[in-house]
Amino acid sequence: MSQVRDAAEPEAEAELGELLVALRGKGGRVTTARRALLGAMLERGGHCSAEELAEAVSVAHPGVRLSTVYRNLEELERLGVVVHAHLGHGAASYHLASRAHGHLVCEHCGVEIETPDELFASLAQAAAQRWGFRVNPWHSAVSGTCADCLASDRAREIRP
Amino acid sequence: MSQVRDAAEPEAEAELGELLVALRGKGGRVTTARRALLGAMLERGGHCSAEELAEAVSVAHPGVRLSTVYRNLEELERLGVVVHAHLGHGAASYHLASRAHGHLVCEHCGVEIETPDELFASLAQAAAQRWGFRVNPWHSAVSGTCADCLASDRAREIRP
DNA sequence: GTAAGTGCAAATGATTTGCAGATGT
DNA sequence: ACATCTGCAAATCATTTGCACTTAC
Repeated sequence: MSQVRDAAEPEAEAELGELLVALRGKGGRVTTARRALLGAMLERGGHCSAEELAEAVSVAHPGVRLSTVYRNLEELERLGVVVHAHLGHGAASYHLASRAHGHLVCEHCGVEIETPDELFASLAQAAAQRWGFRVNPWHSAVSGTCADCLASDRAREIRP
Repeated sequence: MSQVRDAAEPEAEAELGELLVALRGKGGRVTTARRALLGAMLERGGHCSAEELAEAVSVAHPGVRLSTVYRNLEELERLGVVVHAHLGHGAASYHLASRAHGHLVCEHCGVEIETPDELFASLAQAAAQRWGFRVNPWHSAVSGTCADCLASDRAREIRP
């Protein structure tokens, strides 16, 4: 067994390698902070805020600033490696681009449901036909009320 | 001609009356700030940020604070009179509940397209069937790329 | 060596909150 | 009169920016 590094699983280690190659290939530099950030994203598999990622990175690399995480996420997004989504009211949620997906988010309890892109197919087609608009299914979650909240009293507060 | 008040158009004046009656009926108090706020919303017909509304209100009623506008918008929303939507990255957009509608927003240039609710019909039906989730078409805009940006270079920066 | 990346602190923008005084019913 | 609203100032939360120093290449 080789020395334990940032990513423990061999699969993730391989994918991390690919991402770093892609990063370098586009002119980006491979730094400690970036390696750790991508490692953390691979480990957690998405749905992380910048703050959560900064914390995860800090475990092995204390002193990595939140601002650095934001700058790196921005850069990785520009390179097409990372994607961010706006779910409820809080902070943005970051994902690896290869694992991007849509969301339904309950306005009342905040529960998040991951959706296949097919859910948006007919909306995307209609938007393209009527306005020439290409829908991005994962950038903004679709709001609404989840089954639990519909069943409970909460739903009645909003629409009788 | 009667004295000029907050709302000049007779139609809006009538609708304002209805809204104030509804407000009082639910136990809310009719204050200067609220009358002016609803008047401003009627005049502008939606797509206003809290700050824009505060400015509009300030014309006739200087000294109305932004925090008061936020508190009143929150209360009016609780009463079902007003609704807010998250369009791009900026401030929330407030609308009268009676005029709520969905939006497509371009990630690149920020242009906003108002959509009929039918656009969401098939998505809403699928979400209801698979997850028992009731979609709210107007609370979050659907992200994507508008026709102009698709035609220009900008689109190529994002997805080749 | 040089441009790109980072730490740090401070600014930003949107929204919220605490509290004492003013106002609607 | 009494609870509700409001003014005001300050706090909060997510994110961004300026600048001097460090590091990857």
